[in-house]
Amino acid sequence: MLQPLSSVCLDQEIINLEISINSGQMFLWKRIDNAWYGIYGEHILKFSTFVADNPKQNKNINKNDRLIEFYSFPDMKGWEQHVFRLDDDIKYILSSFPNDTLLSNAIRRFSGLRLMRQDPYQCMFSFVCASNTNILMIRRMLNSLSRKFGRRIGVDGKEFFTFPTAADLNRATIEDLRSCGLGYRAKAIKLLAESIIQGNLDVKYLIQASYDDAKKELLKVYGIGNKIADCILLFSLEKLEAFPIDIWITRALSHHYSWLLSHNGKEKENNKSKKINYDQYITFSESIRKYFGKYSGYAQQYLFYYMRQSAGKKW
DNA sequence: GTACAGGCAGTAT
DNA sequence: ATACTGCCTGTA
Repeated sequence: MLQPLSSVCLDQEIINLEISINSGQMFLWKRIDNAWYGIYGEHILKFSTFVADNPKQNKNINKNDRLIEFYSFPDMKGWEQHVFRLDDDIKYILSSFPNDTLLSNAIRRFSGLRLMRQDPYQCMFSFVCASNTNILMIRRMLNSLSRKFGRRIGVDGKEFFTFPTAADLNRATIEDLRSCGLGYRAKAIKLLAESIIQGNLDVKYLIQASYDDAKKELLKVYGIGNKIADCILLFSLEKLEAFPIDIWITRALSHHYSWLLSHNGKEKENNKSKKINYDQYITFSESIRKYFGKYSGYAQQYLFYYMRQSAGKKW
């Protein structure tokens, strides 16, 4: 039996690290034995737990009085603060949401779920791969890309590969990229790498820019549309108001929030997957962000995971 | 074999 | 402006 690593109390806040990793926002994390390993750009991140000698005196403790330890290779001191967003005031964020049955259920069910910060460039490449496919396929593509174009690092006697840089991917040919299972996305990856190398996507600017301004820049890139731009903005560019709308969120919206969407009253109550077009995306996005507020992205992450798991999805 | 899942870009209406 | 279709890889 594996020990649960799940809940950890950091700075008085309960964070469920495993739920956060498993909620569909992270692609390159895996559990080996009693530790979790993740790829963050050119770093390997790791955390694991062990029994505490003197539990009361250490704040990094989970429910079973186990200490949690964070590592990184090469060293990236304090990465857990950054990656698990310990600077977010989660109580305040949750209290900022409207009274909402579905969201309340999701938050209760997945208590401790957090957004996680991703490396911006890795995040861009990851979500360009995410276009029109599922999470297992995305993982497969990203693992292939890392294995083929990343740098090998040995940790704890295991082999890991860093995520390739824009320069690495820009050097690759479309055919090399295709061999990673990217299909027609290979062209988009190549053009994204080129954009980054040419300085058209400056992360510093995108982070300090407004949601609208940053999104405008992302949408100029071939292969980045509304949904993928919103994922990148939310997961790596500090735009917590971004609310990515994929097929799962569309279902949640049409079932539970039709009153927010159908100002013209002609939306169908169709159970089946119905893709939305550009204008619908903009309309949905604006009204839902008005409803959930400046931390809509947190609401999205809870709803997304809740919808997926209600449907019995295992990724 | 056939149907289907998934977001974006390009073309047709 | 709005609707439709092709793109890939994989599973059921």
